[in-house]
Amino acid sequence: MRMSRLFLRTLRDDPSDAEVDSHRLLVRGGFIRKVASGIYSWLPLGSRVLRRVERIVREEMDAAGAQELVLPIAQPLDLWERSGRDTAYGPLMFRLQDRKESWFCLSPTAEEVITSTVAAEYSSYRDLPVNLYQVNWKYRDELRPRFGLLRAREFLMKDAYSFDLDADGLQASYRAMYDAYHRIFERCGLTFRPVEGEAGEIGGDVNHEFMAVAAVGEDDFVWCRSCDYAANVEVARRRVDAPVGAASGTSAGAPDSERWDSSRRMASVSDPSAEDPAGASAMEEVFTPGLTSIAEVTGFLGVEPSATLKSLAFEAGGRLGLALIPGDRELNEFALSRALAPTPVRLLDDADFAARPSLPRGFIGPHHPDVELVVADPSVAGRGEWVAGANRADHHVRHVVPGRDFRADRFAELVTIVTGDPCPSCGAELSVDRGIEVGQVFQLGTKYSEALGAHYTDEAGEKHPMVMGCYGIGVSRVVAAVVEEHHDEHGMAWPAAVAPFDVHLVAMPGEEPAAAAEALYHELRAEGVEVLLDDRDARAGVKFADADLIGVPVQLVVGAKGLARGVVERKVRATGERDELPLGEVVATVAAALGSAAQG
RNA sequence: CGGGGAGUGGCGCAGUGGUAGCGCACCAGCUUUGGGUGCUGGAGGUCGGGGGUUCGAAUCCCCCCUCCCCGACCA
Repeated sequence: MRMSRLFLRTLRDDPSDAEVDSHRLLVRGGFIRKVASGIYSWLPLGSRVLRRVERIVREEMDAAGAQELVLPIAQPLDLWERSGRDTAYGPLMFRLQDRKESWFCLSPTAEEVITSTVAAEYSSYRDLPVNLYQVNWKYRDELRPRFGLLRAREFLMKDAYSFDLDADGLQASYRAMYDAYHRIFERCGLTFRPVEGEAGEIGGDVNHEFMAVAAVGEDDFVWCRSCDYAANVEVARRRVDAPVGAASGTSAGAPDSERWDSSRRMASVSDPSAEDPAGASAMEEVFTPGLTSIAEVTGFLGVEPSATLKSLAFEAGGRLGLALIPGDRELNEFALSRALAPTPVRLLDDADFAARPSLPRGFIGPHHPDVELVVADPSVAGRGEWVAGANRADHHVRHVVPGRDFRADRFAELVTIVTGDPCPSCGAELSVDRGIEVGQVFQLGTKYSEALGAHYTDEAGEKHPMVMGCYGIGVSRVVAAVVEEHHDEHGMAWPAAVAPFDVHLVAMPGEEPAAAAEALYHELRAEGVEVLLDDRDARAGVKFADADLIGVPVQLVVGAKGLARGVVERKVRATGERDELPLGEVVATVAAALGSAAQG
């Protein structure tokens, strides 16, 4: 491609609405342009990257035995009513009416359509298993589109659906996809990690999310430094018999005396002033005027945050409940929801507190008379006594002893895992990192096959629902994730496999360089190399800056100085390494390097 | 949905009642010729939309729309 003809305008200034590097650079480099909030046009350079990612996805999906098809984007809403996801998605779905006023939606995913499609065609055990996929645009009317391509309302997604006879078959299908995903993300040049995930609206049981490690990611995930445990923070756990306060002792800088010894789980060692629970002091009310935060209370009373009890009020099934966690920890709301499932849980908000004067916000304690359900993190039982709210405005109580002064109706892991917590499987230290969710694999089961009638008849003539799995990859999101990982202050630095071109051939000003570059352009293309030729009538500085911004992995600079010595300069964009190639060897050397890179 | 902010030429921005400006980009020319060169000239804007106040509105008032940020939410 000749840059003089390429539909491209690079920007010298950063777009004002771009917050993250991928968004900023993709716009500056002329890869994408915003059309509406969360909706982008893919200009030629961006389109080329997208196609290369798609190609990798298709190759690996095909290799894993999946078959490509194309499903509609506009889907009848009644299909979604049959699965119940019409209401589950709610306003997240774009909806539209045709001229006959029938309702449609723009597909956010395609379980309903694929399941009804398979149900219509297949009915025998002889037909299964089958795995079908598509690469198609998806729509989600996000509350808040953000970060350019990372949270868009229109995005390109590969979605695959497997149909098996039974759970064993599903395991095999799932495993094949799990392995294919590793190859796909590796080929795209991403540093990633599969983690146990939350099911979300899709439903189902076992699932993994593939996280591209990135500071701008919207998901926190936990991983163990010594074993292979890894999970989205929403579902992450810590070792249940963990010594209370271990995490705060290391991460919050508490003195050693604050640490708990797992062999002595009772409170006596935690606080020199604490007494043995057996003979613990009675609860003692303390005047704490206006001190509603943990930090204020601990500062005022001279205790560690880990010695305070956080009581969070919630409503579940019409009942008032309290979630109890140590004061130095944050509540994992997903964990609370899981603990009370299927009853929906809602933390009380400002309006609720205003309506319930008996609940003095900031001063709530675990022994509140109105509370009908107390759910406590296991660590709450591990400490002999606590500082807690007194259920009276401007008052706290100390020497609150679990079992004596309050009790939990239920124990469940409720705290959000932080770096330093013990791994649930091996006990070693966990770390928390941020990631971009670029893919997810689910074991769905029979939810959709039952709702939409995807059954098969077995050898004995009995009917069974097909056992399904579904597997997504955010193709457009992968593009952004790759830029997040592969860029520097000058611009993008694409991994060869997904770069818009293989080689950026830069002709320096002058007639001789132009002619030499022209010749190389033809020779390289004859070797199958995809070349971007900068044949523009522009200054050298402009060309160099654009080449670094666009980020094609190899730059070949043809200039008068080099030509006088019979050489062309080569620069590797990612590393900045430069060397010189004799003019006569350029084509063979570059083609060979690309060939070996493609194999590796 | 709650809170905050912004809409002025393709991009980035200035302009607080008196005839719309700057930088970049774009066009023409000169200059320059290995890291966004310097100069000259030029084209390009119903100042988000509607209503109002005023002799006069980008500017003040009202309504609406769009976009961005924080939060809630999240294949």
